[in-house]
Amino acid sequence: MKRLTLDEIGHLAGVSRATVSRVINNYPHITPEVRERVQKVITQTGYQPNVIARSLASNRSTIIGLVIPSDALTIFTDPYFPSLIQGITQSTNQLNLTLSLFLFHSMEEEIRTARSILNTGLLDGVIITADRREDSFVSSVLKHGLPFVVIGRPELVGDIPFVNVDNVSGAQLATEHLIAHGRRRVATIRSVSNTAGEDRFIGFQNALRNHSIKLDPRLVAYGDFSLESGYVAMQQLLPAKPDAVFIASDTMALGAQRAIREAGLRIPDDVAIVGFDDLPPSVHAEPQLTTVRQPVRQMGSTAVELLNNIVNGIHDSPAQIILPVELIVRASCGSEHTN
Amino acid sequence: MKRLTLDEIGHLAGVSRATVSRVINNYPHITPEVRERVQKVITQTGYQPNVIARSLASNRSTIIGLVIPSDALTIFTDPYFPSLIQGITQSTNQLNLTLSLFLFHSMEEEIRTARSILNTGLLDGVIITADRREDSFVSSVLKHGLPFVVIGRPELVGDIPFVNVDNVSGAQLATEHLIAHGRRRVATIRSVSNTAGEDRFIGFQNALRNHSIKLDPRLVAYGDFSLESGYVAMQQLLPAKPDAVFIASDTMALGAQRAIREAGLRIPDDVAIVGFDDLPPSVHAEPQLTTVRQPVRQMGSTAVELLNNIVNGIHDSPAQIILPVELIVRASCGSEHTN
DNA sequence: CTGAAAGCGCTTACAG
DNA sequence: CTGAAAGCGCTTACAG
Repeated sequence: MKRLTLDEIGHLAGVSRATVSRVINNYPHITPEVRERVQKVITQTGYQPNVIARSLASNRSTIIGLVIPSDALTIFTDPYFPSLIQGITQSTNQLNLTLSLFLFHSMEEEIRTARSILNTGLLDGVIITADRREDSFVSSVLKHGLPFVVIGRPELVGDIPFVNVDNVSGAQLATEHLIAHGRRRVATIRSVSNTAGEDRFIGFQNALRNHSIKLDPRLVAYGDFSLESGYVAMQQLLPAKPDAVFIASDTMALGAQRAIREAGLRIPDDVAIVGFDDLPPSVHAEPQLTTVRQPVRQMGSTAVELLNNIVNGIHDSPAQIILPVELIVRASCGSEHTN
Repeated sequence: MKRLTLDEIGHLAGVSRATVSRVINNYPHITPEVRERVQKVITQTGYQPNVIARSLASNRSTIIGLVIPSDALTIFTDPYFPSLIQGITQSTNQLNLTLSLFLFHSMEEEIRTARSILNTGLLDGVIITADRREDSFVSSVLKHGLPFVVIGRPELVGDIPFVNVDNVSGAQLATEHLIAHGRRRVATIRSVSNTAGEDRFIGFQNALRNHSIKLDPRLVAYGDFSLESGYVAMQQLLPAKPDAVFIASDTMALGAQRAIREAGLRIPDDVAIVGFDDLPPSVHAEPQLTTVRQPVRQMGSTAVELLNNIVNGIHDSPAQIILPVELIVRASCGSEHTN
């Protein structure tokens, strides 16, 4: 079936296509009678404007991109991304924006596609996630001038618009929870693969310092946010006999739990642990994971709203948003005392 | 910075914009010398055509949609979707297509957006996933004429193009594996929420029939693919004393494992289990899960290729593709015998 | 308040 | 083989 055009709607309503366009775009100064007549034809015919023609004429596509750099491909199966996408689509649906997803499988692909994202004019703006240090995508978008928002704290300084969670406070809260339960040999599994990992390590250190606990370097191990890396890191920590571990992500905590169990130790009796994220799997861990809840969906929806404001030239909202986190106490540390 | 246009490239190369367009689109009959001259200007300037203008003129956007109906929202955090998206983007990146993601949070939103997907002309085609019975999205797309491919077996009959896995054979394989290990009270946790669930139940029944095992109705429980539902279903099965369970998804199997453990039974000694999916969590289950591997990424990439062929009017490939599955033997049933 | 007209940046018959 | 011109379906100054 042939799609209707503005002209045809105009004919049917006895007005010009300009008037129909104005009715559709809620231009204020239109005679009520005319508006009604046009509206009726639109409803009857089910007419919807061709968004591509509209984009070309208005220089606005109402399409925004979600960019996930290639080094995040391996962690893309984490439940973090589906949650984030749920938050993002919640806002895009509400604002009538279309979301395009850019997921790269290699650095070469990323570079090639970055060029075309920036130069073909399809997008009104992009959300860049999976914050990593010295993000080349951020710097090229910045140079180009395309509106964007980063999810997470960008490595680059300056007034880059971003939406982040309070990783420092969260990690500090988690670590102090361990200390409050009488633990003194508090270890950590940290990550240096992004700024979130860095900030969480800072919070961990803050807590120790507040309680005058000196950090034994043997109580620090590294992971890359994968379950396997948590498993290995925990095995490295065990000889140093920690009685508690703050782990920078729930997925790594799942791996750590297994290492602890395999060593014949009990959680939390021998080793108490606290994770970070509070994604679905943390409830299904055994024992259930005490963790820091970060509002992932809210990060997604907030990022869209912020980007939309930037695209529309509205800057009343702060361009750098840090969302609060919350300690969720479960069996892996402290639920017997607090529940 | 102002973006260049075809006209400007033409000026720089001393040809008309029509010629530049032909060079870019690999029109064959161009004097090599001219082609080279134009090519050089394009390279030097880094020119890339405005995709929106191109879409309007050519009536092709090179954008395809991935539609995930609202009743799949709750299972969207399953690792199934990230894997599928990885497969899809693998092909879209390779074919230079842009992927738009449509995820709905309510039926109302779904209906509203479906209309605009179909009527605004943005997409060249859609991939519809999360097969559910009587998919209203499929029927409206079908009526409208927009090219589409379903992932999974659609409920509607007819020659609807789809990419599916061999659920029947997979379930049969899994169940026969249980039987081959001497189990006779073989239960199942099935699901009726989509055709995959139905087909897997058929495979389960086939296996029993092949071995002349009568199905005790108390050995059938229902789930909805969530971990919780697997947990509850397993609790319902336990009084009937199964010595084996075929579970229609790994996520439900994780829940079932917990129920079995909590009942003080051992896996596989008391109850052997086999799941379906082989997504990452199945390796991290305790014990590791014997399961049926479905090539999720391949489904995604195949769906894109099929859709691309349909959009381009190429029909040499079969429009209905069923990918093979594979039994992966681990500790939850049989690895001691086969490894 | 409304219409005629120009223009967004491409593609593609139509001539030559 | 190449160019001039029409056209894709909208938006939006500019007049009136």
